[in-house]
Amino acid sequence: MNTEIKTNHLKIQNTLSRQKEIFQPIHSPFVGMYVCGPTVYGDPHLGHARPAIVFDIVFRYLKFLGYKVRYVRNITDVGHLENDADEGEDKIAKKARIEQLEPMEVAQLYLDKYHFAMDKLNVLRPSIESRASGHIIEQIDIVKKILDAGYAYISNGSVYFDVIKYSKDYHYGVLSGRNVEDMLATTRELDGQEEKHNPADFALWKKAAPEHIMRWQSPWSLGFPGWHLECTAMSNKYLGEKFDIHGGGMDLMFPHHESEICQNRIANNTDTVKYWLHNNMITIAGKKMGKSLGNFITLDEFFNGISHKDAEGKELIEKAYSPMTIRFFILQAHYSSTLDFSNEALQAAEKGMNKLFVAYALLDKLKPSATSTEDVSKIYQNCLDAMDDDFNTPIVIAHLFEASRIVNQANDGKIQLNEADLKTLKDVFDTFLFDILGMKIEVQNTASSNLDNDLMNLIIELRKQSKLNKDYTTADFIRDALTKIGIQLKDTKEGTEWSINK
RNA sequence: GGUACCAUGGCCGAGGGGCUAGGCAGAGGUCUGCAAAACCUUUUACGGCGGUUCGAAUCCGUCUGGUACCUCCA
Repeated sequence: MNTEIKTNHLKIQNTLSRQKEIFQPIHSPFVGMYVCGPTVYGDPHLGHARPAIVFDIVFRYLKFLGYKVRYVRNITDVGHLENDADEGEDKIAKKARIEQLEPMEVAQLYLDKYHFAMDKLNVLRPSIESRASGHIIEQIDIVKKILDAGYAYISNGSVYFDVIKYSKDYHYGVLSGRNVEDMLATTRELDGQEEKHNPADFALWKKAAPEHIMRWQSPWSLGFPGWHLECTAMSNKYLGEKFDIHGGGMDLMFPHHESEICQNRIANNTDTVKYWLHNNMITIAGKKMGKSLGNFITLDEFFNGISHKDAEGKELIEKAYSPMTIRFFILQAHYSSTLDFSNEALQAAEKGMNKLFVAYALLDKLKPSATSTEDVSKIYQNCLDAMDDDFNTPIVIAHLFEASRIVNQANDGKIQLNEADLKTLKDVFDTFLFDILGMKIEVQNTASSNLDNDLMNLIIELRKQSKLNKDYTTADFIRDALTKIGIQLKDTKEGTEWSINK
């Protein structure tokens, strides 16, 4: 393979080593990346947007660098249980009974909603989007492998991973820093654990209770796969026994990813994942936004500006926020930091984003100077360096603001940019803002139809006549009236511009 | 209680031993009939207490506060 890779300086924070490591794919130029996707049993909310967007950036940047990336993201449509359900009821099954739908119908409904929201957020579809329900056979195969290796046991039709045995032979807790002794000392008494030899063990296969309607035949019982197995089965199937990146939310580190490491180690007899990446949570008033806390805001609520009220009867969101505002807001924080939601922060993001878009649009209108007073080439390199430093999108955005300031200064005649500079600046925006950060201009500043344009030109012409006659009362009346219906006028040297405010 | 991590100016957020982060908001100015936009200037900072160091927001200790996870929520 002689594909050219544009950098060898990409560093990524590996949760496994808790350090930034130079990214070196196992089989360059190919990169395998697996990311934990959504459980499709509820409306997609802001918490879903973060990992999707974060790993969309990783996907886009690796491709930009010249890697051939296979990005696999799962859809969990089986086997996960309600937190507060007394009898360990399958999440999908529970919802199905409530709504009188087939489980797969529920999964399909929310999967479609998820896709719709992600498309709006300009999140690229993964190379493979694998569904847990479509990989039951693969999951059963892994259970067999682990049983054969002696690291699992059958108990009353269910199969459990033997964590105690594993911890004697391997380092249990490499990812999360936990050790088995502490866990045994502090474990809580939970129902349904009598089948386990040890509370630290986790299920590989679970026999279905009578009311459990999602079930499959297996050598052990009519049941469903354990909760950490699907990711192991599907990542192994599509990316192999060793692959480069496994991503997901920080909340998945333990036990989900820790269990995956155990399963992989025994099933493949190797350390399957080279780099573990974890995105941090979106918080609201300092608390994780999640379904279990009931403090989540769905993406549709953001897009439409209609939110449910919180416990004090206060609206959670003040206005509609466009998908790109949400995306920009998320990218203004590094993926490894918590990001606190507030209306003020979102509105700040919206204004900043529009500023970049306006500067980009201005680029096409600038006339190149014969000479240049600026060194714009370093901006491109600065953006590249920021991305190479563990996908530091806030720094990239800071550099883009610098680029927009230069564009505006040139527009004001304060500095000179030659043709090459303009091309470089356009390239900076095209490459980083649009290709890598995945932003897109969503609001048309000009009219969609000729009629709108013609009417606006007529109104602007009338106002111009008023101004020439020094009839500012009429001129201001026209401008104010247009403002009221959401149209903003700007008097510039070249004439009056108009745009539609959201 | 255990494990992992966090604490930066009015708000959101980078950075991480000496070098302006950035955005939003505020103040002043340039331009304009007035606005808007843009540009220029500008105020507010690294939770408390110790320590290491010529020098700490950055390293170490400790205290306080907060978050996530602790195995059938992904």
